[in-house]
Amino acid sequence: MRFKYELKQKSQRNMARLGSFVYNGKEYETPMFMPVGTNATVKTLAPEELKEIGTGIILANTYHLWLNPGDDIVKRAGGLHQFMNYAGPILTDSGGFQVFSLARPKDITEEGVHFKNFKNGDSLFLTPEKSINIQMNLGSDLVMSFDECVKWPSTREYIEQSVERTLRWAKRGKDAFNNPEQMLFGIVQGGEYADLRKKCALELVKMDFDGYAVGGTSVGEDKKTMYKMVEYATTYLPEDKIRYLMGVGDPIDLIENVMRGIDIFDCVSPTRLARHGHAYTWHGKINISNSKYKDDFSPLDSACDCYACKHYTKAYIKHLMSEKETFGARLLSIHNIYFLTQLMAKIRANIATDTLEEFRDAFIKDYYGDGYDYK
RNA sequence: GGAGGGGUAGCGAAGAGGUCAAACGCGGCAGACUGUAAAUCUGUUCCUUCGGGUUCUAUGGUUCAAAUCCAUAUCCCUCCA
Repeated sequence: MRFKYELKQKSQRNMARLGSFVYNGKEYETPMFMPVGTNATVKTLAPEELKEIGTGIILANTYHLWLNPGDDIVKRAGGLHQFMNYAGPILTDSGGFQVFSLARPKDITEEGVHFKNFKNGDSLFLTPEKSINIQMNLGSDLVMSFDECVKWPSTREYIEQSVERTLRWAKRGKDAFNNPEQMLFGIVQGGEYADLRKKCALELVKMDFDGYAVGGTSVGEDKKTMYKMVEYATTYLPEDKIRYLMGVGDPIDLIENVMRGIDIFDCVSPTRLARHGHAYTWHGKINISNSKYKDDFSPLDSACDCYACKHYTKAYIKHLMSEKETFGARLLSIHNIYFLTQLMAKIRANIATDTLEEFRDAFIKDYYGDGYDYK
């Protein structure tokens, strides 16, 4: 294993935790936000820019890299780190989310999942073993079990049998996994059902994974339901293992789920929103394309000291986005990832003083204004 | 000077008597986006006190009815001299 998670401090008031790990001689602290780089690149950003922003782990995707350029190519390149020139830790998703986003119910079988390559119509078949093998070829540091991210809403009956299958898939993946340099994660599913989440978590813990993820959230359910789903799972996870909430990145969701025991998060939001012209600010999200910014010569957020805010104005970035200049998306990506990274730093500081609940209340007041219902 | 073709909403471009306030694309304005088929998708885009009112280069005409037909003017393009 290239790193080991260490639990440093626990809140006395909720499930929040401070932790850390050392990778490649550098210490990283959790809770942490992980930017997504599906195709072995965090869209529009160079690794040096991520380093300057201060991110830690980044994500890449098994499904996408399997198809292009092919995990054999990445392996021949010397692995994902070499291939994309990224020295920090890399987590690969298993393709489980593509079961949710790309496959139809009838494509999902006990053996694996059938996909159609939308680019050329090729029939594809991904199994738990194949997903693990691809991830071993990619050489990521954190490997995810192949799971089914269940659609919302689904019947309890469907979720029940899907959880059983995801557990069998987790076991099959674990049996196929044999690289001691990498960490293998089990993924807790179970929809909105407390007993299913509990059972799934406990069964995975029996299999003894290196880390645990909570999946199947942020698929359309409301926030309160999502928070419950997470708590149903984290309650039964071992304290000495790192916990990952998959696909969650709304600022308020980061805070709420840290309070429910999550250590690492990933989300496409900061980069996708950036490409669509949106910027997080401490006073809420803004759409820089709005015409009211055409002569606004202030930074995206006056309280931000990211590269974009230190050197560029809203008017300039609005102009870049209006003209579809890629530099605009890059500046917004830098800003948005920096914002979430700073948010996580504030979260960690408030865990240290055990004041996360007060921080959440203050954050919500500034970000959403009055009238946001969250309790 | 001769022969043709053409001027349609911010732009490009359909429409060739009524179902036309006028397809479609771009641009504009706004919205959505949570393990990225996502630099994508959705709505909207003459004016309006939401009853209606003004449009298809201009003017005049034909017709119950004209962006569509006729006449004149005007501007643009192509070819021939």
